[in-house]
Amino acid sequence: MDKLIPNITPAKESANYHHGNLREALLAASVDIIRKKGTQGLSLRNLAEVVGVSRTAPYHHFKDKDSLLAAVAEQGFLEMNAFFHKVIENPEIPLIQKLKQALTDYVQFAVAHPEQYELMFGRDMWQEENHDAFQRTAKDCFRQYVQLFELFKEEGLLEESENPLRLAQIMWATLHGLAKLACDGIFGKQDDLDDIIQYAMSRFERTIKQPK
Amino acid sequence: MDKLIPNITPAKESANYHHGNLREALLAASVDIIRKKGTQGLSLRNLAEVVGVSRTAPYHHFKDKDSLLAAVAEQGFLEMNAFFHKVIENPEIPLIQKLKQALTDYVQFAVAHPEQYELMFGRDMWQEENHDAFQRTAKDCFRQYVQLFELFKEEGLLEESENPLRLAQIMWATLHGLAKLACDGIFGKQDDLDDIIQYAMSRFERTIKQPK
DNA sequence: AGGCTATATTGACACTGTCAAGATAGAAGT
DNA sequence: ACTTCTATCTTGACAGTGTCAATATAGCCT
Repeated sequence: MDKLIPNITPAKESANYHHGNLREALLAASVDIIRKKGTQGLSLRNLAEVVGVSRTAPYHHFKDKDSLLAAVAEQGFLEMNAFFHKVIENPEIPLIQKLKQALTDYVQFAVAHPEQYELMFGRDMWQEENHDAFQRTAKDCFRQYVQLFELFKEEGLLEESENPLRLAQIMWATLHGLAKLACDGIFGKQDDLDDIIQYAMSRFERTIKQPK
Repeated sequence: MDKLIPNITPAKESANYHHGNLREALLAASVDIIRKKGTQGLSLRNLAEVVGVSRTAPYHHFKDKDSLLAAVAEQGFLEMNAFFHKVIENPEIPLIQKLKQALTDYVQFAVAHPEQYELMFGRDMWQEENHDAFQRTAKDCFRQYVQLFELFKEEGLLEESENPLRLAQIMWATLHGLAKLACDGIFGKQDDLDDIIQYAMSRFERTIKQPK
């Protein structure tokens, strides 16, 4: 079901002093734990125990806990990148449909993995200079998203005055706000959420010319 | 400058076995620390030391750390409530101006106190059943905000099909998204932020009838 | 004065992240 | 093949955390 959780067992069966692919095992287990018990619920010691390795072993693969969290967050953006790519490249469906699909997928991911989503957009990840690889793949993801709006522009579906980057940013902010409010449990009912997304989408459609 | 930080010193000078107003002192100091060093940077033990009291004294006023955090979050909503109220009650300015002011104040608060803002909308506060008082004042705040949009409806500035609650929710999500992205440092430049807010506001204005 | 109760204290425990020093094993160089 | 090197993993240790239990204090009610 989940390619994100590969073989946690060591590559070589017997000799397990050197684990073989500890880094990946740690990462996979971390994603798993965080999705289940939250960032707060992940402790390096417990993680080490789960993977079957000593307390300080992880430090040979991640500078500190923060670096591990950054790696987990990066995994999230890789997954996002994947489904954005899939939607954009699909030649079957019209542009407006692509956008709808992307937005839906986005919120769905956030609601499905609220803790990981929080990590991906948390201040800790973005203010430190350290998490370089993370920020790069995150920005890749955003670039793909912006591309959707540029396609609208290219196809002449936007008013002249409309700036595709700004439009993308606003839409993203709305999306992000909805996602956060939803998965933090601030919107009481799930029904409401769907309705609100519908509403947001129809508001967007008012700003584009009819494709026909 | 800040009514949120009243007299931290005990009410009675000499006898400091019973502090006198420890609860308020703890709360004020907590707000202070969190705004400076973040939620992560607040430890009950350090807090106790700062206030000049033993490690476990806070437990007589707050069930656990989470309850203390909820109280800090509640303080934030009280502050928000105050400036929403001030804007709404002001008879001098037209409705559209009120909304603009409210939105600006909102984002300004978030950017000025990102850590506290995060707390106010964090999952921990909203999913537990415990933080009852907090959720009440938070909802009061939201009700005031929604009221603004109902005023638009009453004054006939909205299209018939427009639902003021839904509109308020969407606008709030956008606002929340912007605020979070901004204070988590995901929007690179501050200039961009102002520009984006401007853009969002003009998009809203397109959806209301001309007042004149 | 006596006792009740809210408030504050010290002691203790299990848990955390992380550093330093040592052990191991597989690869590289001779 | 034997040495050496280096990446990897280990145990030991430390300071810091939230929180419980048992105890002390002091002000209020009777």
